[in-house]
Amino acid sequence: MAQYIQDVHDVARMIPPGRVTSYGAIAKFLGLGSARMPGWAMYQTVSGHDIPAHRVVNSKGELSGRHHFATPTLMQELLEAEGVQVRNNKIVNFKEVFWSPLEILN
DNA sequence: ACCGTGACGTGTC
DNA sequence: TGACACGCCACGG
Repeated sequence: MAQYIQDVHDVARMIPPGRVTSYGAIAKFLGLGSARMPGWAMYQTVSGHDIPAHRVVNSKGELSGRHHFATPTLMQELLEAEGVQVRNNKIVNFKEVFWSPLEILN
């Protein structure tokens, strides 16, 4: 498996519960050329690796990856279970719950 | 090797 | 604002 996929998964595991980040933020953090790469990496997510893929959304706070979960509503349910408000497949107060991987350096 | 596709993001109109 | 175009890059057929 490609190394950058491992890196993306590692970053995803660093996301604190109740917070979310974006594919672009991960791409920037890892120095990847395209935001599509984290997206593809999450697509490679294997169950049993403890990867909170539901905490990664696009730059608008939309749950663009919900169709890749067991059920289309699972992603929203997992987020709401952590206290993240979701409305119309979009995260409410996205700016407030957004978490940048750069914060891990503090 | 070529082409279409995609859990994306930014710039235009 | 919102729809659309384009750049981006890995992967499968």
